[in-house]
Amino acid sequence: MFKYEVIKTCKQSGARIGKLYTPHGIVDTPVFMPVGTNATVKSLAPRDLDDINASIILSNTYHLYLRPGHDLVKKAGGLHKFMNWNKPILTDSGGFQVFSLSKMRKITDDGVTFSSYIDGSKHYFTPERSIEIQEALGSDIMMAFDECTEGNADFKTARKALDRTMSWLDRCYKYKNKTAENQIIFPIVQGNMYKDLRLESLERILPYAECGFSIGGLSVGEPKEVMYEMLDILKPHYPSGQPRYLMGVGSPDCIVEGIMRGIDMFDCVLPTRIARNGTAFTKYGNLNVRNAKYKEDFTPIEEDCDCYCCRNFSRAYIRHLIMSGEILGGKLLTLHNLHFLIKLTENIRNAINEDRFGDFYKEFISNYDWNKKI
RNA sequence: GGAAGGAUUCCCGAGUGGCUAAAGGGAGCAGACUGUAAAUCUGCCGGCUCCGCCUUCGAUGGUUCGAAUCCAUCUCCUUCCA
Repeated sequence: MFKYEVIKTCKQSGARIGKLYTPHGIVDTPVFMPVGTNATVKSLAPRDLDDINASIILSNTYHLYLRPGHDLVKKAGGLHKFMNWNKPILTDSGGFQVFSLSKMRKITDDGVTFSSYIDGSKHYFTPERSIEIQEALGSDIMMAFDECTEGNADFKTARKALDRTMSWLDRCYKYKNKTAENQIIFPIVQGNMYKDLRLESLERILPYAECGFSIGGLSVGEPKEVMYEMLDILKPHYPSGQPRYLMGVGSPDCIVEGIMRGIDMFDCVLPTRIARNGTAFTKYGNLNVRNAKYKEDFTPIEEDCDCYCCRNFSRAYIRHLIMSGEILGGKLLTLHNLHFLIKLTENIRNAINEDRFGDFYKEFISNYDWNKKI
C-alpha cells in the first residue's frame, strides 16, 4: 500500500523528485507539510489547504490524546473523517513533547510521564501507547516515539537519548498491528550534533524503515551551519528508495538547503506561527507587517505572488487587521506563508525535473536572507 | 446661589512630604518565533551633549533642607441641594 518512487534525479545538483504513495493519495516530493497539531492547521479550513495545494498535513498524537481523546476520534471514524481531510496525514508521536515540555515531564527507559498542559493531570506515554493512539487516530504515517534532546546536549546525554530512542523504536514496531497495512511507521535518526552518533543512529534505524524515515533532533537551538553539517554527514548513507523526512524544518532557506542535501519531506510550525504574529515570508526575507512603515502601504505582501492574500489585500489592510487583533489577519498571512513554502517546493520540483536545480539554488540563496527585514 | 468630590506623563489609572521620571493596564514602537503549552512571548515607551543633567503630576504663588503629595487663590470638570 505504501511505495516510494524516485521519479528523477537532477543532473545539475543531484537533488531528486519522487512520489510517495499512501492510502490517502500520492505525495510529490520534495514536499512541505503544514502542521495541524490539534487536527486543524490553525485558522485554515481543509478547503483553504486545497486551494494552496497542500498534499499532506501533520497532526499530533499527544495533543489529540489529551483532547478530545483518541477514542473519540476513532469513534468519529478516524482523524481524516473527523477533520474532513481526505489526503494523507502524518502524526507526530509525542516525541517532540518529550523535548518541548521538558519542564513538565519525567523520562525513564520505560516511558515518559507528562503533566498535561491543559489541566496538569499526569499521563504516562510509552512507545506502545504512542503507537496505540496513532493507530486509533488512523494516520497514514505514524512516527516512532523518540527522545529529542537540546541542541547543546553533551555527548553522554545524546548517547543515552539515542540508545533509548533505539530501544523505543524496537518496541514501536513490536507493538504495531501487523495486519494494519494502511499505516506505516517512520523511524527517527537522533544523535544530537555528534557525527558519529548520527551515523550510528542512521545505521541502526534503517533495518526498521519500510518506506521512509526521519531525521529528528535538528533545528533545536544549534546554528544552521551545524544542522547542514549533520545532513551532509548522513547524505551518502541514505538508501535511495525511501523518502527522508527532516522533522520540524523549516524556514525557506533551510528547506532549499535541505533539498540540496537530499531531504524529501519537511514540516514546520514556523509559517503558521509567525503568520499569526504578523510576519510574512518573501523571497528576500521576512516582512513584519506590524512595522509602522506599512501603515499606508497599499501594495500586496508580494507583488508577484498569486496567493489569495496577495491577489486581494494590501499590506496596510493586513497591518490594520493584525494590529486590531482581527482573526482574518492571521489567516491571510497563514495562507500566504504556507502558499509560499508549497509553491517553493513546487518550483524546486520543476527545476529538478528540468535539471536546473543547481541554478535555482544559487539564485534563491543569493536573494534570500533570513535576517533581512523587508 | 450653596455643598461635596476631582484635575497625574498619548489614554485609563495608582500614588498623599524624601526610596518618584512617578505602580499597573492600554495604545504606540521594535524584536523573537523551526516535529505548536504560542492569535504567544520579550524589550522600549518625557527630553538631552544619557554612568549625569534638564523638564513634568490643571495654573499661579507660598510653606519646607526637600512637594505630584501641605497651604492660598484661580481655572475647568462631576455629583448633590436650591
